[in-house]
Amino acid sequence: MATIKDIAREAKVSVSTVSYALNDGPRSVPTEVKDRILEVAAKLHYRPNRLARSLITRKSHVIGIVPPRVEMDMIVGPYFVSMLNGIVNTYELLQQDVLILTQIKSTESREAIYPLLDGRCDGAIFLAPPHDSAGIAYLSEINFPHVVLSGRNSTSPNFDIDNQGGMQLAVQHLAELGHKKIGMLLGPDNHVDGLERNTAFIESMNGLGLTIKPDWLVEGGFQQSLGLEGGRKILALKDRPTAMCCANDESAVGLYTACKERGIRIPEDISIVGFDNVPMASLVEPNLTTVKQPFDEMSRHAAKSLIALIDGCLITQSKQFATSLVVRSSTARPMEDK
Amino acid sequence: MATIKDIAREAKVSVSTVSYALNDGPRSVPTEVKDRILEVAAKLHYRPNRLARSLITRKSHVIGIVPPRVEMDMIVGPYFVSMLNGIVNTYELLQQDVLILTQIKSTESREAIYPLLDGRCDGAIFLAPPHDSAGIAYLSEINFPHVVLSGRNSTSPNFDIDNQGGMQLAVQHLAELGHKKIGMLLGPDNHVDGLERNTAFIESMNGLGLTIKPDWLVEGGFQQSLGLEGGRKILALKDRPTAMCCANDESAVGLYTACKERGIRIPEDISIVGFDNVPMASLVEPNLTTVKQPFDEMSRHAAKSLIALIDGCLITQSKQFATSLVVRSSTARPMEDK
DNA sequence: AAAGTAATCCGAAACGTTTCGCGAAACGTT
DNA sequence: AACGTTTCGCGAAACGTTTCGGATTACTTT
Repeated sequence: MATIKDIAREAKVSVSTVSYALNDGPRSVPTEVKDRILEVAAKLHYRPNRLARSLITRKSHVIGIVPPRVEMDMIVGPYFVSMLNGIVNTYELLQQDVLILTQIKSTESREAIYPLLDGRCDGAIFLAPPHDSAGIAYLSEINFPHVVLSGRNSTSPNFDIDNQGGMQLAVQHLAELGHKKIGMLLGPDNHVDGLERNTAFIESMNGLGLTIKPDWLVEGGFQQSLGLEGGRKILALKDRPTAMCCANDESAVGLYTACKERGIRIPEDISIVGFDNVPMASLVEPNLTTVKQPFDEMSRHAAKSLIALIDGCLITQSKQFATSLVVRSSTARPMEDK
Repeated sequence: MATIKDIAREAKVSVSTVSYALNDGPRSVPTEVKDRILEVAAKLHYRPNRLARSLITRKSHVIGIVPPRVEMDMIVGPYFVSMLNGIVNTYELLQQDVLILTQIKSTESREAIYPLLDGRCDGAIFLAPPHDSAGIAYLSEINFPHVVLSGRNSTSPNFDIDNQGGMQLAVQHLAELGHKKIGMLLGPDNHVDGLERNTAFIESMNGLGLTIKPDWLVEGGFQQSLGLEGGRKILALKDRPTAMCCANDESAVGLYTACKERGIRIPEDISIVGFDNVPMASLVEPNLTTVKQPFDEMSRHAAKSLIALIDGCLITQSKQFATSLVVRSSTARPMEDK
């Protein structure tokens, strides 16, 4: 690999002059000699070494992504992908590369997030980290630019959806259809989105004067397998709910499978509403009615905000995004009404 | 950020001694002073600067990923995701981070792949690049470690599936069910996988003595929208095929939509077989019969091979992976037979 | 006691850049 | 002609590491 020194020698100028010529600044160099330098650079297939450059400028133009985890296991599921899509496409335009930090297995301690602090990236996006992680708080302390997507960290900019409002839309929709016996596949309590959806369900039910039967609240997690398990439990009951809310679309699809196993028809025998509106929601049969999370808007907003933070704009505000209900074919009036 | 110098000062030793202590080599340092150094390092929350280290060791422990593109547009679709999953999970174990090179918009020229050569990554994986790209050939020339996933570049290690064999499985399956009138949603000719599937279809049909009707071969691309378009054309014909092969699952799903528009039942009125077996194949209704591509095996193999290449093992061989047919509910005997 | 070997640790060079300070030359202005 | 101002270009320091050569000390061995 040719270096700037090789160019200097070949073009018979000093190293500094080459640098100025190549970067168009910060000092000027006469067009004649600049052209010569550029010519030599092209001839030698010169590529500036970004490591050396970053070392001195303290800018890498790389953004770190800390992927979501469930008990140490990295998740590259539909949620991650939907977010990554917006992030990557935004950074394509903003001329940043994206580093997936596979080596960060937790956000709970300072040490765990150390790989972020070795100069390789200018900032980081955390995807669905646990609530108020010590590692993330540390970043705020030392002023390392970062944002949190789908999570809450009191000291950092957070971008998340209005889970409360979203769940209310779901319950209201079912209530309006005439459902009174409504249950829920609960999300994980250790995750903000899961927790908020769970409590919002209860609040919404109470708000509408509907009674909650404890049997109808079962663990559903955020994964298909857990949704299937939870679904089996619910459907095995003698007194079944006529409608179910799910913590997310994946667990809803698990519930679909449980229904198929038992020959229970959706939506005739049971109405189901999901949460997130990942691509599979519109592929499963019947198409899943679900609460839409604006993945694209959120991820792009987060990506841009992080750049603003890096560029020194300190007033990056947390923001909550509105949800909306996408009514498809998995919800209908309950049988009794017909 | 504390540097190695700060530690040296605080621990009253030289910079070199600190380095040896921190890295456990290449020279030894007595346990007593080593412990003191480690203690100071911990107290100062020291993090080695990877840029400086990489600059001198010429190793970054970062692997670059060049995402697939269609006419300059980056694609973060199901194919990319399935591959990324295997890559990322492999590198989590092999202690490498993954850099998504959003700035590489083409592989056709030397200049286009320059961002790869600036010291930030030790090697690169190309995802579904165009056939025999000049940029990739250049990498072989200068001995930059890289592998090609789902593509053919004569000078580089390629990892791809046996499209020929896969398509033969599909056609044979349909023939065995009794179909004689078989068409195809063609893939893009400028991509190896597309091209090979197209020609394999024709060869397989010929091999089985089935006649091909030119009307039944229409452009379907690799995207849902193109599959829908192509599907509409086919279904509008007076003399329709009883079965269709598709260049991939996404275009097959597009064809599903076209069938729904016309009230044509799958598989009663038309059998459909896809290619790839992406997650959505088992979600759509009816579940899609498709040729399975071993995404996980391939991506893991490619990821590991690249590391071998980087570590100086020069005999990394190209490999072709076997496909298999996953029979689901989108194929059945043709009507006339019943 | 002398000589040889091993253990310690320091200083300095190197990696490939950017950028500052400063001198020399060129130019315009009175 | 003397002065100030700009342009041009070089050398050197800096970024934070790794690693080599060599100097000093300590330990064996005869």
